[in-house]
Amino acid sequence: MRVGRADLNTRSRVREAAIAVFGQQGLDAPLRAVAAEAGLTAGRIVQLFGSKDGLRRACDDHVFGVIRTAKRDTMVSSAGATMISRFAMLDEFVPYLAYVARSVQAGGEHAREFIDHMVEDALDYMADAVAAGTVLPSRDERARVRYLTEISLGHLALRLSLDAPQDAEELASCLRTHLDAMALPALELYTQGFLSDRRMLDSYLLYVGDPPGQEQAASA
Amino acid sequence: MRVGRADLNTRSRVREAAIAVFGQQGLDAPLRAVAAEAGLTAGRIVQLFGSKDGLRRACDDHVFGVIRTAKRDTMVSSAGATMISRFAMLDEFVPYLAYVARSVQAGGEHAREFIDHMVEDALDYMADAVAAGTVLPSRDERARVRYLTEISLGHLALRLSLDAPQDAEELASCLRTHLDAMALPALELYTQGFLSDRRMLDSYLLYVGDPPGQEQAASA
DNA sequence: GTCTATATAATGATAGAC
DNA sequence: GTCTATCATTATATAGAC
Repeated sequence: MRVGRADLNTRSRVREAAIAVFGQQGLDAPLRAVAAEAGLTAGRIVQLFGSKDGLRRACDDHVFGVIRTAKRDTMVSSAGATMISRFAMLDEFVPYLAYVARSVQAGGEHAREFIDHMVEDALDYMADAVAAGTVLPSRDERARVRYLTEISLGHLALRLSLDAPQDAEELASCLRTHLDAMALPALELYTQGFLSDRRMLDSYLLYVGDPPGQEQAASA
Repeated sequence: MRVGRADLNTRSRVREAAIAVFGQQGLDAPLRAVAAEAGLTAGRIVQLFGSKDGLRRACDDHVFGVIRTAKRDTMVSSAGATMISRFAMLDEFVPYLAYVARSVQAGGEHAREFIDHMVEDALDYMADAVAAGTVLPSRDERARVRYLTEISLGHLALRLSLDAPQDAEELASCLRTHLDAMALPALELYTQGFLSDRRMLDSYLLYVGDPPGQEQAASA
Protein backbone atom coordinates (compact mmCIF):
# COMPACT_ATOMS: atom_id res chain seq x y z
CA MET A 1 0.00 0.00 0.00
CA ARG A 2 2.57 2.51 1.11
CA VAL A 3 5.34 3.92 -1.02
CA GLY A 4 8.62 2.05 -0.63
CA ARG A 5 6.99 -0.97 0.94
CA ALA A 6 8.18 -3.32 -1.78
CA ASP A 7 11.69 -1.94 -1.48
CA LEU A 8 11.68 -2.57 2.23
CA ASN A 9 10.75 -6.20 1.63
CA THR A 10 13.58 -6.55 -0.83
CA ARG A 11 15.99 -5.10 1.69
CA SER A 12 14.83 -7.64 4.26
CA ARG A 13 15.13 -10.48 1.79
CA VAL A 14 18.65 -9.47 0.81
CA ARG A 15 19.58 -8.99 4.44
CA GLU A 16 18.41 -12.49 5.37
CA ALA A 17 20.26 -13.95 2.39
CA ALA A 18 23.38 -12.08 3.45
CA ILE A 19 23.07 -13.37 7.01
CA ALA A 20 22.84 -16.92 5.71
CA VAL A 21 25.73 -16.59 3.24
CA PHE A 22 27.99 -14.66 5.60
CA GLY A 23 27.26 -17.14 8.38
CA GLN A 24 28.20 -20.06 6.17
CA GLN A 25 31.15 -18.64 4.25
CA GLY A 26 32.37 -15.83 6.47
CA LEU A 27 32.06 -12.08 5.99
CA ASP A 28 34.57 -12.15 3.16
CA ALA A 29 32.08 -13.96 0.96
CA PRO A 30 31.68 -12.02 -2.29
CA LEU A 31 28.63 -9.85 -2.84
CA ARG A 32 27.82 -11.99 -5.83
CA ALA A 33 27.29 -15.00 -3.56
CA VAL A 34 24.77 -13.01 -1.54
CA ALA A 35 23.15 -11.81 -4.74
CA ALA A 36 22.75 -15.36 -6.01
CA GLU A 37 21.19 -16.44 -2.71
CA ALA A 38 18.80 -13.48 -2.75
CA GLY A 39 17.94 -13.88 -6.41
CA LEU A 40 19.21 -10.56 -7.73
CA THR A 41 22.47 -8.91 -8.77
CA ALA A 42 25.46 -7.58 -6.87
CA GLY A 43 24.93 -4.10 -8.26
CA ARG A 44 21.41 -4.02 -6.87
CA ILE A 45 22.72 -4.87 -3.40
CA VAL A 46 25.12 -1.95 -3.50
CA GLN A 47 22.22 0.27 -4.58
CA LEU A 48 20.14 -0.95 -1.66
CA PHE A 49 22.78 -0.78 1.08
CA GLY A 50 25.27 1.75 -0.29
CA SER A 51 28.23 -0.57 0.07
CA LYS A 52 29.21 -4.00 1.32
CA ASP A 53 29.98 -2.47 4.68
CA GLY A 54 26.50 -0.98 4.73
CA LEU A 55 25.09 -4.45 4.16
CA ARG A 56 27.19 -5.78 7.00
CA ARG A 57 25.96 -3.03 9.30
CA ALA A 58 22.36 -3.89 8.43
CA CYS A 59 23.04 -7.57 9.16
CA ASP A 60 24.81 -6.77 12.42
CA ASP A 61 22.03 -4.51 13.65
CA HIS A 62 19.34 -7.05 12.84
CA VAL A 63 21.09 -10.17 14.09
CA PHE A 64 22.38 -8.60 17.26
CA GLY A 65 18.93 -7.21 17.98
CA VAL A 66 17.27 -10.59 17.39
CA ILE A 67 19.79 -12.41 19.55
CA ARG A 68 19.55 -9.98 22.41
CA THR A 69 15.74 -9.95 22.34
CA ALA A 70 15.49 -13.72 22.17
CA LYS A 71 18.05 -14.04 24.94
CA ARG A 72 16.07 -11.77 27.22
CA ASP A 73 12.97 -13.84 26.59
CA THR A 74 14.53 -17.24 27.23
CA MET A 75 17.22 -16.51 29.79
CA VAL A 76 15.10 -15.77 32.80
CA SER A 77 15.76 -18.99 34.64
CA SER A 78 19.34 -20.05 33.98
CA ALA A 79 22.96 -18.96 33.79
CA GLY A 80 23.81 -16.84 30.77
CA ALA A 81 27.09 -18.52 30.00
CA THR A 82 25.52 -21.52 28.30
CA MET A 83 23.18 -19.36 26.25
CA ILE A 84 24.86 -20.39 23.04
CA SER A 85 24.10 -24.04 23.71
CA ARG A 86 20.41 -23.34 24.09
CA PHE A 87 20.21 -21.10 21.04
CA ALA A 88 21.90 -23.55 18.75
CA MET A 89 19.29 -26.14 19.64
CA LEU A 90 16.65 -24.01 18.00
CA ASP A 91 16.97 -24.45 14.26
CA GLU A 92 15.50 -21.04 13.60
CA PHE A 93 18.47 -19.39 15.32
CA VAL A 94 21.18 -21.36 13.58
CA PRO A 95 21.81 -18.78 10.82
CA TYR A 96 21.89 -15.93 13.31
CA LEU A 97 24.24 -17.76 15.64
CA ALA A 98 26.60 -18.55 12.77
CA TYR A 99 26.49 -14.95 11.63
CA VAL A 100 27.35 -13.69 15.11
CA ALA A 101 30.36 -15.98 15.25
CA ARG A 102 31.53 -14.88 11.80
CA SER A 103 30.97 -11.23 12.62
CA VAL A 104 32.94 -11.22 15.86
CA GLN A 105 35.59 -13.25 14.04
CA ALA A 106 35.82 -10.51 11.42
CA GLY A 107 36.25 -7.94 14.18
CA GLY A 108 35.38 -4.28 13.98
CA GLU A 109 33.54 -1.90 16.23
CA HIS A 110 30.17 -3.61 15.88
CA ALA A 111 31.63 -6.91 17.08
CA ARG A 112 33.25 -5.31 20.13
CA GLU A 113 30.04 -3.51 21.03
CA PHE A 114 27.99 -6.68 20.69
CA ILE A 115 30.29 -8.56 23.02
CA ASP A 116 30.16 -5.67 25.47
CA HIS A 117 26.37 -5.82 25.39
CA MET A 118 26.37 -9.58 25.88
CA VAL A 119 28.70 -9.18 28.85
CA GLU A 120 26.47 -6.56 30.48
CA ASP A 121 23.38 -8.72 29.96
CA ALA A 122 25.10 -11.82 31.26
CA LEU A 123 26.21 -9.89 34.33
CA ASP A 124 22.56 -9.47 35.27
CA TYR A 125 21.74 -13.14 34.75
CA MET A 126 24.80 -14.23 36.67
CA ALA A 127 24.03 -11.87 39.55
CA ASP A 128 20.55 -13.36 39.79
CA ALA A 129 21.94 -16.88 39.61
CA VAL A 130 24.51 -16.12 42.31
CA ALA A 131 21.78 -14.66 44.51
CA ALA A 132 19.66 -17.77 43.88
CA GLY A 133 22.60 -19.98 44.85
CA THR A 134 22.84 -21.85 41.56
CA VAL A 135 26.12 -20.18 40.55
CA LEU A 136 29.19 -19.68 42.71
CA PRO A 137 30.35 -16.11 43.29
CA SER A 138 33.48 -14.87 41.56
CA ARG A 139 36.17 -12.44 42.70
CA ASP A 140 35.53 -10.51 39.49
CA GLU A 141 32.06 -11.07 38.07
CA ARG A 142 32.59 -8.97 34.97
CA ALA A 143 35.88 -10.70 34.11
CA ARG A 144 34.14 -14.06 34.51
CA VAL A 145 31.18 -13.36 32.25
CA ARG A 146 33.48 -11.77 29.68
CA TYR A 147 35.72 -14.82 29.77
CA LEU A 148 32.78 -17.23 29.45
CA THR A 149 31.23 -15.17 26.67
CA GLU A 150 34.47 -14.92 24.71
CA ILE A 151 35.41 -18.58 24.97
CA SER A 152 31.92 -19.60 23.84
CA LEU A 153 31.93 -17.29 20.82
CA GLY A 154 35.57 -17.99 20.02
CA HIS A 155 35.00 -21.73 20.22
CA LEU A 156 32.02 -21.49 17.91
CA ALA A 157 33.92 -19.34 15.41
CA LEU A 158 36.79 -21.82 15.47
CA ARG A 159 34.38 -24.67 14.80
CA LEU A 160 32.97 -22.92 11.74
CA SER A 161 36.47 -22.20 10.42
CA LEU A 162 37.62 -25.77 10.93
CA ASP A 163 34.53 -27.53 9.58
CA ALA A 164 33.74 -24.99 6.82
CA PRO A 165 30.11 -26.03 6.30
CA GLN A 166 29.12 -25.49 2.66
CA ASP A 167 25.36 -25.12 2.95
CA ALA A 168 22.58 -24.63 5.48
CA GLU A 169 22.25 -28.33 6.16
CA GLU A 170 25.95 -28.81 6.82
CA LEU A 171 25.91 -25.74 9.03
CA ALA A 172 23.11 -27.08 11.20
CA SER A 173 24.82 -30.46 11.37
CA CYS A 174 28.09 -28.76 12.30
CA LEU A 175 26.47 -26.91 15.18
CA ARG A 176 24.72 -30.03 16.45
CA THR A 177 27.96 -32.00 16.41
CA HIS A 178 29.69 -29.08 18.11
CA LEU A 179 27.17 -29.08 20.94
CA ASP A 180 27.23 -32.85 21.29
CA ALA A 181 31.01 -32.88 21.55
CA MET A 182 31.25 -30.06 24.08
CA ALA A 183 28.27 -30.89 26.26
CA LEU A 184 29.99 -33.36 28.57
CA PRO A 185 33.38 -31.62 28.96
CA ALA A 186 31.72 -28.22 29.34
CA LEU A 187 29.30 -29.45 32.01
CA GLU A 188 32.09 -31.24 33.85
CA LEU A 189 34.20 -28.10 33.73
CA TYR A 190 31.31 -25.87 34.76
CA THR A 191 30.37 -28.01 37.75
CA GLN A 192 33.74 -28.98 39.16
CA GLY A 193 36.60 -27.59 37.06
CA PHE A 194 39.46 -29.97 36.40
CA LEU A 195 42.23 -28.98 38.82
CA SER A 196 41.94 -31.02 42.00
CA ASP A 197 43.57 -28.53 44.30
CA ARG A 198 43.75 -24.76 44.64
CA ARG A 199 47.51 -24.37 44.38
CA MET A 200 47.56 -22.64 41.01
CA LEU A 201 44.69 -20.32 41.93
CA ASP A 202 46.20 -19.53 45.32
CA SER A 203 49.62 -18.77 43.91
CA TYR A 204 48.01 -16.45 41.38
CA LEU A 205 46.02 -14.67 44.08
CA LEU A 206 49.17 -14.35 46.13
CA TYR A 207 50.93 -12.93 43.08
CA VAL A 208 48.31 -10.25 42.50
CA GLY A 209 47.99 -9.54 46.22
CA ASP A 210 44.56 -10.99 46.88
CA PRO A 211 44.21 -12.97 50.14
CA PRO A 212 43.06 -16.44 49.01
CA GLY A 213 39.59 -17.78 49.71
CA GLN A 214 38.07 -14.63 51.11
CA GLU A 215 34.81 -14.41 49.16
CA GLN A 216 34.95 -17.94 47.88
CA ALA A 217 32.23 -20.54 48.14
CA ALA A 218 33.47 -23.69 49.84
CA SER A 219 35.07 -25.93 47.26
CA ALA A 220 35.65 -29.09 49.32
CA MET B 1 80.15 -23.06 1.50
CA ARG B 2 77.61 -25.36 -0.03
CA VAL B 3 75.50 -24.71 -3.09
CA GLY B 4 72.05 -23.34 -2.29
CA ARG B 5 73.00 -22.30 1.21
CA ALA B 6 72.22 -18.63 0.56
CA ASP B 7 68.88 -19.58 -0.98
CA LEU B 8 68.00 -21.63 2.06
CA ASN B 9 68.69 -18.68 4.30
CA THR B 10 66.47 -16.50 2.15
CA ARG B 11 63.68 -19.03 2.42
CA SER B 12 64.03 -19.02 6.19
CA ARG B 13 64.06 -15.24 6.32
CA VAL B 14 60.94 -14.98 4.15
CA ARG B 15 59.24 -17.69 6.18
CA GLU B 16 59.89 -15.87 9.45
CA ALA B 17 58.67 -12.62 7.93
CA ALA B 18 55.54 -14.39 6.72
CA ILE B 19 54.91 -15.88 10.17
CA ALA B 20 55.15 -12.42 11.70
CA VAL B 21 52.95 -10.72 9.11
CA PHE B 22 50.36 -13.51 8.96
CA GLY B 23 50.21 -13.63 12.75
CA GLN B 24 49.58 -9.90 12.96
CA GLN B 25 47.29 -9.38 9.99
CA GLY B 26 45.83 -12.80 9.38
CA LEU B 27 46.53 -15.27 6.60
CA ASP B 28 44.75 -13.08 4.07
CA ALA B 29 47.53 -10.51 4.32
CA PRO B 30 48.83 -9.80 0.81
CA LEU B 31 52.11 -11.29 -0.34
CA ARG B 32 53.38 -7.73 -0.82
CA ALA B 33 53.14 -7.16 2.93
CA VAL B 34 55.28 -10.23 3.54
CA ALA B 35 57.67 -9.10 0.81
CA ALA B 36 58.07 -5.68 2.41
CA GLU B 37 58.73 -7.26 5.80
CA ALA B 38 61.29 -9.63 4.30
CA GLY B 39 62.94 -6.97 2.17
CA LEU B 40 62.25 -8.38 -1.30
CA THR B 41 59.46 -8.59 -3.84
CA ALA B 42 56.23 -10.58 -4.05
CA GLY B 43 57.35 -12.24 -7.23
CA ARG B 44 60.45 -13.58 -5.55
CA ILE B 45 58.34 -15.15 -2.81
CA VAL B 46 56.27 -17.01 -5.37
CA GLN B 47 59.47 -18.22 -7.00
CA LEU B 48 60.75 -19.45 -3.64
CA PHE B 49 57.58 -21.18 -2.40
CA GLY B 50 55.69 -21.89 -5.62
CA SER B 51 52.55 -20.10 -4.46
CA LYS B 52 51.06 -18.32 -1.50
CA ASP B 53 49.65 -21.62 -0.34
CA GLY B 54 53.14 -23.09 -0.53
CA LEU B 55 54.35 -20.30 1.72
CA ARG B 56 51.56 -21.03 4.15
CA ARG B 57 52.44 -24.71 4.18
CA ALA B 58 56.05 -23.85 4.95
CA CYS B 59 54.93 -21.58 7.79
CA ASP B 60 52.52 -24.19 9.14
CA ASP B 61 55.13 -26.94 9.10
CA HIS B 62 57.72 -24.79 10.83
CA VAL B 63 55.47 -23.18 13.44
CA PHE B 64 53.61 -26.34 14.32
CA GLY B 65 56.89 -28.17 14.66
CA VAL B 66 58.39 -25.47 16.88
CA ILE B 67 55.32 -25.32 19.09
CA ARG B 68 55.10 -29.06 19.53
CA THR B 69 58.80 -29.40 20.27
CA ALA B 70 58.80 -26.53 22.75
CA LYS B 71 55.67 -27.92 24.36
CA ARG B 72 57.26 -31.30 24.89
CA ASP B 73 60.25 -29.63 26.50
CA THR B 74 58.31 -27.39 28.88
CA MET B 75 55.17 -29.36 29.61
CA VAL B 76 56.53 -32.14 31.72
CA SER B 77 55.14 -30.98 35.03
CA SER B 78 51.73 -29.41 34.45
CA ALA B 79 48.38 -29.74 32.76
CA GLY B 80 48.46 -29.23 29.01
CA ALA B 81 45.33 -27.15 28.84
CA THR B 82 46.98 -23.97 30.05
CA MET B 83 49.93 -24.37 27.71
CA ILE B 84 48.93 -21.31 25.75
CA SER B 85 49.19 -19.16 28.86
CA ARG B 86 52.73 -20.26 29.49
CA PHE B 87 53.83 -19.87 25.88
CA ALA B 88 52.49 -16.38 25.55
CA MET B 89 54.58 -15.32 28.52
CA LEU B 90 57.70 -16.07 26.54
CA ASP B 91 58.23 -13.20 24.14
CA GLU B 92 60.09 -15.38 21.69
CA PHE B 93 56.99 -17.48 21.12
CA VAL B 94 54.57 -14.61 20.61
CA PRO B 95 54.80 -14.58 16.78
CA TYR B 96 54.39 -18.36 16.61
CA LEU B 97 51.44 -18.35 18.96
CA ALA B 98 49.74 -15.61 16.95
CA TYR B 99 50.40 -17.50 13.73
CA VAL B 100 48.89 -20.68 15.14
CA ALA B 101 45.75 -18.81 16.12
CA ARG B 102 45.47 -17.20 12.68
CA SER B 103 46.14 -20.49 10.94
CA VAL B 104 43.50 -22.50 12.77
CA GLN B 105 41.15 -19.57 12.27
CA ALA B 106 41.76 -19.77 8.53
CA GLY B 107 40.95 -23.49 8.64
CA GLY B 108 42.18 -26.12 6.25
CA GLU B 109 43.65 -29.58 6.64
CA HIS B 110 46.87 -28.42 8.28
CA ALA B 111 44.93 -26.66 11.04
CA ARG B 112 42.81 -29.72 11.75
CA GLU B 113 45.85 -31.96 11.89
CA PHE B 114 47.67 -29.60 14.22
CA ILE B 115 44.74 -29.55 16.63
CA ASP B 116 44.53 -33.33 16.46
CA HIS B 117 48.22 -33.52 17.35
CA MET B 118 47.78 -31.08 20.21
CA VAL B 119 44.91 -33.16 21.53
CA GLU B 120 46.89 -36.37 21.42
CA ASP B 121 49.84 -34.71 23.16
CA ALA B 122 47.61 -33.15 25.81
CA LEU B 123 46.01 -36.55 26.42
CA ASP B 124 49.38 -37.80 27.64
CA TYR B 125 49.99 -34.82 29.91
CA MET B 126 46.48 -35.04 31.33
CA ALA B 127 46.77 -38.77 31.95
CA ASP B 128 49.97 -38.15 33.90
CA ALA B 129 48.34 -35.32 35.83
CA VAL B 130 45.32 -37.47 36.64
CA ALA B 131 47.59 -40.26 37.83
CA ALA B 132 49.50 -37.72 39.95
CA GLY B 133 46.24 -36.51 41.44
CA THR B 134 46.57 -32.89 40.33
CA VAL B 135 43.78 -33.15 37.75
CA LEU B 136 40.36 -34.69 38.26
CA PRO B 137 39.42 -37.60 36.03
CA SER B 138 36.89 -37.09 33.26
CA ARG B 139 34.25 -39.39 31.82
CA ASP B 140 35.77 -38.70 28.41
CA GLU B 141 39.41 -37.64 28.57
CA ARG B 142 39.76 -37.06 24.84
CA ALA B 143 36.63 -34.92 24.66
CA ARG B 144 37.92 -32.86 27.59
CA VAL B 145 41.36 -32.13 26.20
CA ARG B 146 39.85 -31.36 22.79
CA TYR B 147 37.39 -28.97 24.41
CA LEU B 148 40.10 -27.26 26.46
CA THR B 149 42.41 -27.03 23.47
CA GLU B 150 39.73 -25.62 21.19
CA ILE B 151 38.45 -23.01 23.61
CA SER B 152 41.99 -21.82 24.29
CA LEU B 153 42.86 -21.48 20.60
CA GLY B 154 39.45 -20.10 19.70
CA HIS B 155 39.64 -17.55 22.48
CA LEU B 156 43.06 -16.42 21.36
CA ALA B 157 41.97 -16.16 17.72
CA LEU B 158 38.94 -14.12 18.78
CA ARG B 159 41.18 -11.79 20.77
CA LEU B 160 43.40 -11.15 17.74
CA SER B 161 40.36 -10.49 15.57
CA LEU B 162 38.82 -8.09 18.07
CA ASP B 163 41.97 -6.17 18.98
CA ALA B 164 43.58 -6.26 15.51
CA PRO B 165 47.13 -5.46 16.64
CA GLN B 166 48.98 -3.51 13.94
CA ASP B 167 52.59 -4.32 14.73
CA ALA B 168 54.75 -6.64 16.80
CA GLU B 169 54.59 -4.41 19.86
CA GLU B 170 50.82 -4.15 19.81
CA LEU B 171 50.63 -7.90 19.31
CA ALA B 172 52.73 -8.61 22.38
CA SER B 173 50.73 -6.09 24.39
CA CYS B 174 47.50 -7.67 23.17
CA LEU B 175 48.58 -11.11 24.32
CA ARG B 176 49.73 -9.82 27.71
CA THR B 177 46.41 -8.07 28.28
CA HIS B 178 44.61 -11.19 27.12
CA LEU B 179 46.41 -13.32 29.68
CA ASP B 180 45.94 -10.80 32.46
CA ALA B 181 42.21 -10.60 31.82
CA MET B 182 41.66 -14.34 31.63
CA ALA B 183 43.98 -15.47 34.42
CA LEU B 184 41.56 -15.06 37.31
CA PRO B 185 38.35 -16.29 35.66
CA ALA B 186 40.18 -19.20 34.02
CA LEU B 187 41.80 -20.31 37.26
CA GLU B 188 38.52 -19.98 39.14
CA LEU B 189 36.78 -22.02 36.46
CA TYR B 190 39.55 -24.62 36.34
CA THR B 191 39.61 -25.14 40.10
CA GLN B 192 35.94 -25.07 41.00
CA GLY B 193 33.75 -24.43 37.93
CA PHE B 194 30.92 -21.99 38.43
CA LEU B 195 27.77 -24.09 38.83
CA SER B 196 27.15 -24.75 42.52
CA ASP B 197 25.27 -27.99 42.10
CA ARG B 198 25.35 -30.96 39.76
CA ARG B 199 21.80 -30.74 38.46
CA MET B 200 22.69 -29.75 34.90
CA LEU B 201 25.44 -32.32 34.63
CA ASP B 202 23.30 -35.06 36.15
CA SER B 203 20.35 -34.35 33.87
CA TYR B 204 22.70 -34.51 30.89
CA LEU B 205 24.17 -37.80 32.06
CA LEU B 206 20.69 -39.15 32.57
CA TYR B 207 19.78 -37.98 29.07
CA VAL B 208 22.71 -39.78 27.45
CA GLY B 209 22.25 -42.85 29.65
CA ASP B 210 25.28 -42.51 31.89
CA PRO B 211 24.66 -43.31 35.58
CA PRO B 212 25.70 -40.10 37.39
CA GLY B 213 28.76 -39.93 39.62
CA GLN B 214 30.27 -43.27 38.76
CA GLU B 215 33.86 -42.36 37.98
CA GLN B 216 33.69 -38.91 39.44
CA ALA B 217 36.02 -37.42 41.99
CA ALA B 218 34.14 -36.22 45.04
CA SER B 219 32.92 -32.70 44.43
CA ALA B 220 31.30 -31.86 47.77
C1' DG C 1 69.24 -14.64 -7.21
C1' DT C 2 66.44 -10.66 -7.68
C1' DC C 3 63.92 -7.28 -10.02
C1' DT C 4 60.44 -4.95 -13.26
C1' DA C 5 56.71 -5.50 -16.08
C1' DT C 6 52.75 -7.88 -17.05
C1' DA C 7 49.10 -11.47 -17.49
C1' DT C 8 45.00 -13.05 -15.34
C1' DA C 9 41.30 -13.29 -12.23
C1' DA C 10 38.20 -11.63 -8.81
C1' DT C 11 36.14 -8.05 -6.23
C1' DG C 12 33.51 -3.78 -4.85
C1' DA C 13 31.32 -0.17 -6.94
C1' DT C 14 29.27 2.86 -10.87
C1' DA C 15 26.50 4.26 -15.12
C1' DG C 16 22.98 3.97 -18.00
C1' DA C 17 19.29 1.05 -20.45
C1' DC C 18 14.76 -1.02 -19.70
C1' DG D 1 13.14 -1.44 -9.26
C1' DT D 2 16.27 -4.30 -11.63
C1' DC D 3 19.55 -5.53 -14.96
C1' DT D 4 23.74 -5.53 -18.03
C1' DA D 5 27.95 -3.70 -18.92
C1' DT D 6 31.86 -1.66 -17.25
C1' DC D 7 35.38 0.61 -14.31
C1' DA D 8 38.94 0.68 -10.95
C1' DT D 9 41.34 -1.75 -7.72
C1' DT D 10 43.71 -5.40 -5.85
C1' DA D 11 45.44 -9.92 -5.70
C1' DT D 12 48.25 -13.99 -7.22
C1' DA D 13 51.20 -15.63 -10.44
C1' DT D 14 54.27 -15.48 -14.72
C1' DA D 15 58.00 -13.94 -18.10
C1' DG D 16 61.98 -12.10 -19.18
C1' DA D 17 65.76 -8.61 -18.20
C1' DC D 18 69.83 -7.83 -15.30
